[in-house]
Amino acid sequence: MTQDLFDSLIAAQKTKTEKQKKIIEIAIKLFADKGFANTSTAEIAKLAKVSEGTIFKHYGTKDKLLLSIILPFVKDSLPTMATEVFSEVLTEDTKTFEQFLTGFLKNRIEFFDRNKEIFRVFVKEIIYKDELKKEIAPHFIKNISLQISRVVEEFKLRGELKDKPTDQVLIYLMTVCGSFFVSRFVLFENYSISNEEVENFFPFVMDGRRNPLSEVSS
Amino acid sequence: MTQDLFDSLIAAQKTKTEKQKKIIEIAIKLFADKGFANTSTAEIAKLAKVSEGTIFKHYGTKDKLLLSIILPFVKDSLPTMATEVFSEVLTEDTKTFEQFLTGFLKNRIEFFDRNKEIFRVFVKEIIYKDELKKEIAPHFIKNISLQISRVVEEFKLRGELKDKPTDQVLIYLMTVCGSFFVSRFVLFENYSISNEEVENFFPFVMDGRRNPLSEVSS
DNA sequence: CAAAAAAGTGAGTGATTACTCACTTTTAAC
DNA sequence: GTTAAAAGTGAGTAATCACTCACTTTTTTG
Repeated sequence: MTQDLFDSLIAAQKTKTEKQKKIIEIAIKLFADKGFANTSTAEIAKLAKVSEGTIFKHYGTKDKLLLSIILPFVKDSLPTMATEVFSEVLTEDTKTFEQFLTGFLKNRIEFFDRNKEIFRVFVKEIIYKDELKKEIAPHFIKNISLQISRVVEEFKLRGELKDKPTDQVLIYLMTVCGSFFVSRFVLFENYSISNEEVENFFPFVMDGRRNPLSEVSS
Repeated sequence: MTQDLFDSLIAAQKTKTEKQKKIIEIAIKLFADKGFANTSTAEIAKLAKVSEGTIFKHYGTKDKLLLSIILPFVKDSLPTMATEVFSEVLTEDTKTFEQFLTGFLKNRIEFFDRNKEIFRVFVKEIIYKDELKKEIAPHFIKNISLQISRVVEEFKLRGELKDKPTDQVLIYLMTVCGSFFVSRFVLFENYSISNEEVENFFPFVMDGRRNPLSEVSS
């Protein structure tokens, strides 16, 4: 996909009529619930109280309707994530790497919970669409990887983290974080995340072993 | 779904004609690649060099064809997993919890790599089908959760693991392991897993912090 | 307010879908 | 070797699919 199409899809979002908003709202619900392939445009039209023609007038094809849901989400959420990592999560109070990760998790849980349905659409469709993967990868690297890399290196310098290659650490961290979100928001859709679970996740994951020395002294 | 249907689908697998084997083989490939909803029975028939009638003669509906792929995989693989956890992974040489988890990861990577395509079908479809989730959950709990729980408790006794509730530890472990498999085998389909990555995963994940005391003494 | 542009409609279209059934071919049992 | 059962066929079917287009309604603009 060209950058032009990407931008035009974003731009199209700016001035939406009530009917368009309703189409998107219903499409998100249905795609999140039943999946893109199992949802017909006729069903979207019916539930959005709109004629099928209106959907195609605005979005051209069913595929472009999907993209006009997913792309703005990606384009908006990734830079926001990058900003918040530094401004809200990594403050003066963040002493340890675990504290940083727990803060990051809390911050993102709040975000993904607000955008739960779009996130579900995103995860369910990115599995199938190679184009979508390729489209999103550079945005992801640019906004997220770079920022987190810096944090990892910062904590390595502070002696908080073992001196493994940053790239590998990044893959490990994304694996662990990604799975937290996907399992809780997509796989177990009605699972409610307790504050305790969030607080304990990284302390256990990053440091689950009982410290032998502190054990001896207690 | 009833236990009867479950068993009958398993039993049907026992005596398969060449055509049936070919149907399953092609169906797995197509479902893994394009997804269940995006694959037509006509396409399966064509590639398997079989008439569409043959598919429906044996499997009745497209849905039952999917189930006759997924259910035997689940029913075979889960008990195998449970057995192997104890016989192959948890040997006398397994001193630490990290060693156990790394052994488990290695063992399962080998397994999922052999069954890569079925695993992809499984992951891609379980997201959509609530029935499938409910069907599989008890098998999962019976075969996996119980076994891993015992290992966790064993290592807690040995003083290797912090004394968090076993249930919560299990959820954390499954999150981390599951994501490893899903990200490597489903999301990044052509990602090749290096031995180094596997060896370093749990040592980093479970103990990523630089030990402050050993640092001082070095 | 008139003209142009944009938004919205819904019946209609050809392609594709999962599935059926009357039929033929192959296999197995005695 | 006959027969019955099982396996396999492929043309046919109704339903559904994404999408179109000639048209009406609403909004915007000068």
